[in-house]
Amino acid sequence: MTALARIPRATKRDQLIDTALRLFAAGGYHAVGIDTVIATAGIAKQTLYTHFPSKNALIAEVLRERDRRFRASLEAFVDPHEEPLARLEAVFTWHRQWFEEPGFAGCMFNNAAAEFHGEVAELQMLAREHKQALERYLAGLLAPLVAQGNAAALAAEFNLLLDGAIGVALVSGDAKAAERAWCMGRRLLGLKLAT
Amino acid sequence: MTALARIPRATKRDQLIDTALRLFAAGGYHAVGIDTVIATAGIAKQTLYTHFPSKNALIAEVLRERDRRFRASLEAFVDPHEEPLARLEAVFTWHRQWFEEPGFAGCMFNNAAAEFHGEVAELQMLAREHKQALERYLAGLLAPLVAQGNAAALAAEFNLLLDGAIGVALVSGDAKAAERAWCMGRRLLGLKLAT
DNA sequence: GTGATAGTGTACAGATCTGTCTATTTTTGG
DNA sequence: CCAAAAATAGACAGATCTGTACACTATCAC
Repeated sequence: MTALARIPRATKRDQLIDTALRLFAAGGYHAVGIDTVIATAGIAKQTLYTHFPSKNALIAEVLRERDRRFRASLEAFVDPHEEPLARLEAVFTWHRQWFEEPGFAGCMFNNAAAEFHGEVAELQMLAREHKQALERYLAGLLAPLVAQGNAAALAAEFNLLLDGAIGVALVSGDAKAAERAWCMGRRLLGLKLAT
Repeated sequence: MTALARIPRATKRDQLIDTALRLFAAGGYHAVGIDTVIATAGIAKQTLYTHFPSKNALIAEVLRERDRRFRASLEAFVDPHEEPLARLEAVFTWHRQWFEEPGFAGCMFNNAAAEFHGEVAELQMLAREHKQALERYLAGLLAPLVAQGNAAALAAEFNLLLDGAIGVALVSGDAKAAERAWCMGRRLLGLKLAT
């Protein structure tokens, strides 16, 4: 049976990204060193450097992977809902559950922006793209709820609400920030609907 | 004339805090080393370590100083306004101007929470206290605008709006996030007033 | 002036960091 | 089975980091 051998079983590269993602998410980018990553992953240092030219390149791949997982997880959580309003609410519920995870340490993109501001342009760009993608997704959820042409502006506002909730949840450790943000969003939405 | 000599002229301790504040704000806490701080301040390393037991202690003092300056600057900006609504709006205008400053690199407390999450409890606490103080200040500004008992809840929401604006401004480089947040806040306020 | 205090410069210890090099072993494709 | 590719362990270079030690000097109060 070559079947077991055939399945790449997760390449070393993917293992490294997965391990680094967890470590960077929990400990920050500067504070977690390459040695910690390879020791945790159980992979030789040279292997890391054959797959990634530098630590920053690894961080960039980690952020790309985080973006994929974030989208997949959020969309999988939203999709079962059919009602447009329920779908939008699910975004906030998803955030609430995220905030309640034991190792929650904020948004990896916000944190990267904080640590590498003006220093590593690529990471800054990845963070920006992540937020833009989220805003587009929000616009799609908002479209069936508001008048034509209002979705884009409201998506930017909802994006701001989510970023605010993340900040409050991180600094004050208050997972209810997600609910507060949804409460605000619903009222803003109601106002928009009434108009 | 001993007058010149009498004025401590800014103690070495204060010079160090001032220099470290600017450097940490722009470059982050891990990325900026002690050597950079003393070289920029033009002060011997031993002097730093006679005033502060460790780098983290220096960071803590920097955050305390940042909190003082933040409050003083914000209150000085708000105070000339008399109308309650204008006073509240001034908070957002102040943030907009902050976002537009050349070296804007986010909120030092949010950034500290991101870099030292779960690692240095004192810094986490300072960040939390800073946000709590801001929320109390917002509650004071909101009190004359809303029904008794609503100010506290709305202050938490406005605090979330400001955090959201900071996040958006940092990641997306969009200083207009402050205006967007105010636009949202005003609508939430209007809704509250109407009720 | 004089003694106490504060600051300076520099070297250094010890740790840690990124990234490289090399020799060896494991895995894999054909 | 065998050659090519991938991964390994570990030493190492060179930089940087925090924090300490020490001898020297300026400043200040009296």
